[in-house]
Amino acid sequence: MMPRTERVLLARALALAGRPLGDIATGSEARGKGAAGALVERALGIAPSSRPEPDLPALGIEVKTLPVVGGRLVESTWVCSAAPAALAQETWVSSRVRAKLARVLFVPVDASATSLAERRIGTAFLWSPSAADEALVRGDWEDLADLVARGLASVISARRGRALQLRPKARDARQRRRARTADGDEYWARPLGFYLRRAFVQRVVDGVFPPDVEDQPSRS
Amino acid sequence: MMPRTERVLLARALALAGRPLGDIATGSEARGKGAAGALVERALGIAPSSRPEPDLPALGIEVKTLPVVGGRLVESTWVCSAAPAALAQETWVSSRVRAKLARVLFVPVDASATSLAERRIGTAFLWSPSAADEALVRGDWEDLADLVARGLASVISARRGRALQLRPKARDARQRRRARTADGDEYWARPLGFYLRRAFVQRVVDGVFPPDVEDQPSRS
DNA sequence: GGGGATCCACTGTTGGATCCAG
DNA sequence: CTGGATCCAACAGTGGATCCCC
Repeated sequence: MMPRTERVLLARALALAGRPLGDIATGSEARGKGAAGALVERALGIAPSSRPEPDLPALGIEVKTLPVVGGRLVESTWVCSAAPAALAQETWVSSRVRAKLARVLFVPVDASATSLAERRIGTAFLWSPSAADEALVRGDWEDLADLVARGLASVISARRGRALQLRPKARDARQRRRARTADGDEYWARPLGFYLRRAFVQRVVDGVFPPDVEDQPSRS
Repeated sequence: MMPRTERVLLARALALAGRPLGDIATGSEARGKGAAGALVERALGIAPSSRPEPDLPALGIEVKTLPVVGGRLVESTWVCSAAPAALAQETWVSSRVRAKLARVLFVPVDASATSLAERRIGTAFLWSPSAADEALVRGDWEDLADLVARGLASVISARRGRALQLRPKARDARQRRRARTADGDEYWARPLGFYLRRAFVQRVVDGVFPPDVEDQPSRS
């Protein structure tokens, strides 16, 4: 069931194009904010996992749904959690962010319908960061990971980072987790996660599906 | 609700003496092998937790129920899990085993009734290991922890250890967890846990409630 | 008797993301 | 617009121990 090659994965994803999410829903799994992603992954034959690896470990491919309306991305894109203990042991090369972004299957989903079941799956595409993309993300990651590992996450806001940002990722604003600084001091940290900025992913989408001039609202 | 002093904790536990477990059960929590322990902890005002700390972190006290029949302990006593990654970073002084055994509230429960609800709570007592007890447990722990940390857990059996032993602790015999040796090699380990041998805890009980001579079956 | 196998509840964390106030 | 807040499901791990066959 799990796709063994990139080609099979892409073929399956393209076969979903045009279908509403209601077509691939089977039971009660279709609730909550992550429902679209969960449905698409299951339709692709990817088993649910709670591991910090790409969805297809053997292929090194991560699957991400992208909510779009008329070609415009409407949200930033979740990457992975930013647990201080894990970050303290990572370098960019060994990082989960790099591993997850090395190869991504983006699956656009038309978010113009309010009902989840009516949202139509778009044309999926595979992506790997260009050298410039990677340098950009790497720069952000090294800055952010360093601050988190040093226990300075509380001074970070989502304004930091050009392509990659850190934002809260928790049940609510009161959540705290134990963490310790490089010096071994314990403190209570807010759970944070890495996200790709909307503008960054929008450029990726535009590179694959060049926007028509008429689609671009002009100022004149 | 959570007892703030040892005195309050012990008073609450002694107030339970003589009562059947059915008295302190409220709902559906009373199933499975750990039900007696869960019921007693809740009756003492201890919140359920999934953390590798003593039940009362502020007091450093661990609560353990002891199944007894006529003064004789019928089971070995669970201490804590023996995850290789955690053990590799522990010394005896920093170990979870030492932290949990430093001060224990033992709550005997008469296991002669087959029905959980009919089992009567006995007379609780606080215990800390004597110097000799601690030396014994420490010796076992250092031997076992060293083997586990080195990835040699598969050569250990429950025969090893005079007071403290390692036994499987999992849903079933097929369970495996990822672990890595000190050299960084990954392998699949069986989940193991630390237990106190029945004979060791029996001596502790006998020190508090000296057995009558008639209670001791003799060979003659 | 005891070593090995197993049972149940709960929590913490991660993964999947979108919601919404200012 | 977007930074901060939040929603849901799944799973691994821990804690609570007892069961059972050799």
